[in-house]
Amino acid sequence: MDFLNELNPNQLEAATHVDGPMMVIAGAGSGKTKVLTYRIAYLMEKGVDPFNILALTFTNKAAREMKERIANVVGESEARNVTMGTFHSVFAKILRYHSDKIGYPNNFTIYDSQDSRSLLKSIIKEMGLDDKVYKPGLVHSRISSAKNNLISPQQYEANAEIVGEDRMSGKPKLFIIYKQYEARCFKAGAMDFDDLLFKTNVLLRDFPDVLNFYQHRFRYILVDEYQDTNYSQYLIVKKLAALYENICVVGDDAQSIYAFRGANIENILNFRKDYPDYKLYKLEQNYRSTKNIVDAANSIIAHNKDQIKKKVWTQNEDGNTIKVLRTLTDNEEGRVISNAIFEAKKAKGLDYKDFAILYRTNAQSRSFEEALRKLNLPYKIYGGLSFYQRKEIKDIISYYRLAANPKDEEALKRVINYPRRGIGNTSMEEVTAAANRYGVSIWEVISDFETYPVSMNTAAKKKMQAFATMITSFGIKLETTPAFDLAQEIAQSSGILKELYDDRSPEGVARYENIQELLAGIKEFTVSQEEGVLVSLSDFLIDVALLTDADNESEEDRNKVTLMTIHASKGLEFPYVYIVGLEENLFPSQMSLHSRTELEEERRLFYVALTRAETSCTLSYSMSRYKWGQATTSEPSRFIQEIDDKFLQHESPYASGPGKSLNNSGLSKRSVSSGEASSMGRTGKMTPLSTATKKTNPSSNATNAALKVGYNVQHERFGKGKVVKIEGADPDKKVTVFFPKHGQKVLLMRFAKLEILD
DNA sequence: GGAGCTTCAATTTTT
DNA sequence: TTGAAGCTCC
Repeated sequence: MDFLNELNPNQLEAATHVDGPMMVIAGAGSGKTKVLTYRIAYLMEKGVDPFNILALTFTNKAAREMKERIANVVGESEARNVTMGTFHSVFAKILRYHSDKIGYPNNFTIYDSQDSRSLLKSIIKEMGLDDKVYKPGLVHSRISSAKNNLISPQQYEANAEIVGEDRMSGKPKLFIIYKQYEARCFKAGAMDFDDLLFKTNVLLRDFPDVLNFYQHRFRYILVDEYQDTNYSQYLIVKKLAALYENICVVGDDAQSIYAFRGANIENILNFRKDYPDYKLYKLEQNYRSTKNIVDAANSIIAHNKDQIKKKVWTQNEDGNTIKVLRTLTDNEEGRVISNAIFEAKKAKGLDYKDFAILYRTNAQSRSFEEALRKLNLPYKIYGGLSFYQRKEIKDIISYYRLAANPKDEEALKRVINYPRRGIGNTSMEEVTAAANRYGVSIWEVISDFETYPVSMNTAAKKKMQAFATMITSFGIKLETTPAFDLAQEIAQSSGILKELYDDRSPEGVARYENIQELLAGIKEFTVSQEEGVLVSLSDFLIDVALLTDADNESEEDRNKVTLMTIHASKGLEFPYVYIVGLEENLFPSQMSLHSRTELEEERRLFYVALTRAETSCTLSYSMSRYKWGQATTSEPSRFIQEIDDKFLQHESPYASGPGKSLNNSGLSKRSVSSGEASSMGRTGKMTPLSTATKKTNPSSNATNAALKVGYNVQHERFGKGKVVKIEGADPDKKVTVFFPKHGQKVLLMRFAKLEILD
């Protein structure tokens, strides 16, 4: 077992623990995945049947990578028998197998968030409620958190506290929506993401023989990223492990970033209560990052109250200090960071893939994309609209879903009139109402107007029947035709392929190509499965619902600059990391400022971001940023000043001369010193007012210092005006100007592009 | 029933 | 700024 030589003593101890409960608290970059994979390999070398091992990961990607690594140690054929995947994908498959027990068809559909929201929208509309009050997104997250805490619609309704909260927030009918939603999903033979866990709990609770079977089957259980599990997941694991208690959980409380989605750090803390004789292993040596980065990260996380104390350390070299860049606008931020990447790549001979730009929200990617494109730096954006969420892909997959499960209401609504078949809203409202009246799915109505009469003109009925006939014909072929052949046939005879082919616009061509790519993907999927077995389209559907973009990485994407949200970056590492948009109300997010726990989650998120970096980390913030099309001013994130200053080096790329750096005192007062205006004043290098102010640069306002009451000024938008008043200290210095055409305005000196006319 | 126009709202993170 | 939803006109 040579592979064990690669482990340090702590890692070795953890990896060779065989029986009994164990927990590994693993600091960032401490070789957690290595321990997990080697422990699995070790178990197998010790004679444990891979069929008896269940390893649950947070993403498909993590599962796939771990599987590869295990295969490298014990060989492909052994490795493939380990059950490894995300909670959602592993239990979706188990649920399919036992679906009849809980009243679902075995071809049940998995609704993604879009489907859930669309269904909720219909329900809210049908109930005659105001969707401004009952926002589908918010309603969904409320229902989702109920499900993650295993609260059924009945329990929800009976829970005075919960119903009280809804009443207080002006949504007293929420429990009815939940009930309806549940009923509609059931009628459609559909489960949403949360159901996959909820129903697994139901299955294991109500069918002791099933529970017993899986308890024996999964004699060894490993859970990665345990800090991100929710109550529902926790209970599944607990039940499955109850017999043998060979349970191994790995996590890091400092990297818990999914509490907003129901993840429960308590699961880590409660582990010792559930398994009093558990063994605890701590991995604290970081192998990933320089000393500076590790220590800076430590200094950040120290600000959190809720944490398990540990001391992450490293033997790596000190490395460079962390650069903090201040820019004037978000576009400049994009340019400066892209330039920095360009230069570093050239100077150090690095690959594109060595760089990552991490941000809080997907919307921030824009300015970086533009700048990278201008420099011809290839990049890849993760997240955002994934391939599988694109309209044309969802459309065609809706046909596949209908072939497998025609009761799938969301798929039906999506494509019954796409391509156009003359089935409009009026007819759809008619059949939806009828379906609700008869208590069946829309499909049952349109495929059997005899049993479910609807008052509708015959033409409309005919069109619907024709659609139903087509779907039925697809369904018949489902289990007899190979996935790829049927997929192609459906693409053709549904008319989608033609529809897209006829659209010769660039977007249309791209959509057509996306469909081709999907078909190629299905082909590939068919090939990757075992030989001699017919791979049906429904097999593909099981996988596709739970796939994300990250699972779809193509070869040519390998060597590109990475752009992603910090959430998406968890578990990854890059030599050069740029964490951007470090501004109050953005990171930490505005939504998180109301409570300590939420703010601490943001801080953990920042911790995760920092610890992605191996050799170099750069932070940046901008003084103004476009938010819904409007420039807004912003101030630097509190997180910057929370880092011990000895690890930082401040820079403002646009300023010239020695006085450029943003000094610490300025920062710790949490205000931006208006850099250039004062420094220029001090050095006496004041440029002529008129030329300085004509620059497009909004705060190259060397003029500000010279501005006095009574001066005539020119404003870009308001035209000529006279200064009435000047107030406040430099960063927030305000100037009141009377404009004959627009009246009196109070302007922030930093951003008002005032030109002095006197 | 459908296309095209105007208006209006919304921006956190994702299996 | 973008996208969806509603409205008008054909």
